[in-house]
Amino acid sequence: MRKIDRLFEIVQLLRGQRLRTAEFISKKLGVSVRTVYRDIHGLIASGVPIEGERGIGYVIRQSIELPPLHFTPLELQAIQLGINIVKAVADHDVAAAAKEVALKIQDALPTKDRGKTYAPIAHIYFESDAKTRDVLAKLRGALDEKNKVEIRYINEVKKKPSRTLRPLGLEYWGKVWTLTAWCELRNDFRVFRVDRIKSCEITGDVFKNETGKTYRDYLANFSECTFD
Amino acid sequence: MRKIDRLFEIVQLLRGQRLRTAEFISKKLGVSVRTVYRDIHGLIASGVPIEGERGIGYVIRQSIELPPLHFTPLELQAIQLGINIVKAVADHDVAAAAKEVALKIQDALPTKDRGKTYAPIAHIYFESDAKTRDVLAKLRGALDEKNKVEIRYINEVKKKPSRTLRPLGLEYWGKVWTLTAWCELRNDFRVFRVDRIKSCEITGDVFKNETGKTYRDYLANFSECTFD
DNA sequence: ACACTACTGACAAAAGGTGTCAGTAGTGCT
DNA sequence: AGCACTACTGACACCTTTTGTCAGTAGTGT
Repeated sequence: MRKIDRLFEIVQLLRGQRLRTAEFISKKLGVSVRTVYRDIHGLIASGVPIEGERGIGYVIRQSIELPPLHFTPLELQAIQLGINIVKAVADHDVAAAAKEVALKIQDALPTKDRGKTYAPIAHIYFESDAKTRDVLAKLRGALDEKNKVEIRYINEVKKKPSRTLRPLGLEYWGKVWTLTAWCELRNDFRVFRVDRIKSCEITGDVFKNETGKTYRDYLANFSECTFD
Repeated sequence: MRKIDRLFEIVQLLRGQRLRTAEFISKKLGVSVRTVYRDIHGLIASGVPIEGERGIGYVIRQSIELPPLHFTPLELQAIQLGINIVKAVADHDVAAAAKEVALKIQDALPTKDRGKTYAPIAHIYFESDAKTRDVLAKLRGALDEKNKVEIRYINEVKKKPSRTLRPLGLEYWGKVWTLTAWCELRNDFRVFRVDRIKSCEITGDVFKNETGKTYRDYLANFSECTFD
């Protein structure tokens, strides 16, 4: 096995699982532990974000380049097109990420292909308003962290009990964003239009995936959903 | 200079310019020509799409991995979101490319993050109709190849002379696609709604960039455009 | 105190990379 | 047809790097 291939393999091994010891890697690749240390040292020197801790093992920080991830020019066009739309549609954080992507791709493109793609996607049509974006950002955060949220719709009667939700997914339907959630009040799935949400509080409660209450379960029974 | 770095450098050199000879590379990197041949052989063995022709030199097929192109998880989410929209909006080829991108990213993602992102973008709202997609694909091809085209709008009087256009750019406005072109009949820029194009023929004529007639020129004087 | 692990240094043996040279074979130009 | 240019291959001696072994240091968690 060539050294170069081995280096790729190490990255691969670290990417797949959470934690790996040098000994594990050495056995997997059929080299000595010392060599693994040397290889990893080299990888780090080349900018691969591997981190080691004594007594623990190695991890690779997520964000690392998806391995040899090739894109054809057409695929890049598709990404750029999508990214341009996303810049206008999504909440602030995702829009910023989209901008980053656009820059990275632009940098990587051979000069002659730059700006050739569907460049100026107008924002007129897509633009979400600022409030919606804020709520979106909040919900996305809650979704990532599995935090329960309490929301209130606009025009909702005040005395109505606020509902506690487990946010499961955000969908973009071209005109509006919707939040799909497990509603603890109704004990069922509910879908909410994000632009109609007046207030949104993160309760701090963390929920776990329970059978029958996950996004996957929702998707499996799509037809039965109820629009709130 | 380590061998690995040299290999990256070779890819970099080939990516930047059109054509490079082994001798050029060898001088640039300070190694013998023989070594360059060996390195390139190794790169090809590792799947890098480099092609050599005797008497000519080396080129790298476009499509090759943008160099160490890192994306953060958030950036990947942005791409996935965009890609999902593109699948519904764009013409067949680009949509297929978008599908490919989605798969590649899915594969590269650590398992725990899969399907967490805004997965099911509904196609209801965006869907372009089949005919528009066909015209789009044709126009995109013509644009890439700098082929002149002749188009007819729907509801256009037959005896009107068909116009010869130099396609310059395609824009997606959220609801409709437009083609920006240099109209040889009017001798000016014109913008056409793709969904209103009845027929579209590629004439076979190839045009060159002329000062005052390029997409860039158009963009510079955006306000003065005329909608046809 | 102990097990586990990351890390470092040194050294000899093994492996692999390198330059030189010599030669073959396509491309495109004159 | 001849020529210049270039990619490509094989062989061989030299040199550089990599590798495994061994021995030791230093953090983490039990």
